[in-house]
Amino acid sequence: MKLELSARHPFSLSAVVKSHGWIRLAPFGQDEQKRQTGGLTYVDQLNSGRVVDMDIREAADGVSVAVGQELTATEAAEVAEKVRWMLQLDLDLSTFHILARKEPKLAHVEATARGRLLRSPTLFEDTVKTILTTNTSWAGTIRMVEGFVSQFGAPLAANPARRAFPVPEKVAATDEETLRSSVRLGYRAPYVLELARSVASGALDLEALKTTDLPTTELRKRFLAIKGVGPYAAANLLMLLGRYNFIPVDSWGIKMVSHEWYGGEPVGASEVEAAFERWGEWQGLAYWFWDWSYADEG
DNA sequence: GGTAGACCTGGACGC
DNA sequence: GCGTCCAGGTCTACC
Repeated sequence: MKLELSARHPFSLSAVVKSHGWIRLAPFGQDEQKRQTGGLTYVDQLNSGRVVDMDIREAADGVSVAVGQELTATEAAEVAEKVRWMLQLDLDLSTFHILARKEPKLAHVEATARGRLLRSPTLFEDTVKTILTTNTSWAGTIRMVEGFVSQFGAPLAANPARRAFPVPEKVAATDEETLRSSVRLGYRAPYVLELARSVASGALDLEALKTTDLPTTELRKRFLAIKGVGPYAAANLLMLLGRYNFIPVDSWGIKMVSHEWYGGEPVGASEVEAAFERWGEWQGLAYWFWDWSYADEG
C-alpha cells in the first residue's frame, strides 16, 4: 500500500533525516541506498495492534510512504498522520528563514530546507530516547535503544528481527532489574520504568503535550517533573515540539561555543545561552543549525 | 538558588 | 587480561 503526502515548502526529506541522530536509533532504519537518496524506514505498532513497516521516500510534492501490508482506511489515516508528525510536513519556518538570511552562519538553512527535526510518532518514544542520550556516549544510546526495542517491541510478522518501539504498557509490566541488567540501562532503568508506568496508568498524558497550548515555560516544568529529564533533556523535547526558546546545552555544544567565541577557553551553559539569546523564540534552531567553525565529529 | 558527590557504562590507557 | 580513569546529564542532600 502506498500513500502520497504533501509537504509545506521548502522541504527536503534528506534534511529532516540528517537533522539529528534519531535516524540511527531503532526502529528507524536506513540502508545504503536510502542513505544516498535520503529515505528512511520505520517499524510501527498501530492502534489496532498490527505491526507495520514503512518505507518513506522523497516525492515531487513531499513524500511517498510504502507500507508493507494492506491497511484499513483507519490504519492508513493513522500512518499518514504519524508520518506528517514525524517529518513535520506542515511546519512553517518562513519567519526563521527570513531571520536566518541575514546571518552568514545560518544562510544555508533556507537553501537546503533545513529546520525540521526528525521525531518519533509518540512523545513517549522521544522522551525515552532523550533520557537514554543523557550521561552516556552516542554508542551507548544506540546500544540501549536497540536492547530496549528488541526486548519489549512487538515484532513485524514478516521479519521478527525488526520490531516496533515498545508501548508503555509492555514496559510497565517489567521490572527495574530487567531494565538494569538485561537491557543495561544502568541507573536510568528506574526513570524509564516510572515513565512507562505513569503513561500506562494514565497518570501522565504525555501525548496530550504534543499539541498543548501551554506556555513554553509551563511545558518545560512538565518535562522537568519527569525523573531523568533535566534542563538538557527538557530543552531537547521542547525543540522536538517546535518550541525553540531553550537550548539543549550538552558537552558538545559547550565545546563548540568555546571554540566559536572564546578561543577554546572553558565556558559553561550560561555562555552558550548568552551566545544565542538574541535569537529569542528561535534560539534553539539557531543553535542547532549553526555552521560551527570548529570541526568535531560530535 | 547553588554546589558536591553519586549514579552506570563502555572505551581508552597503562601495566 | 586486569585495574584505573574518564566522559556523559541528572538526582539528592546539603548549605
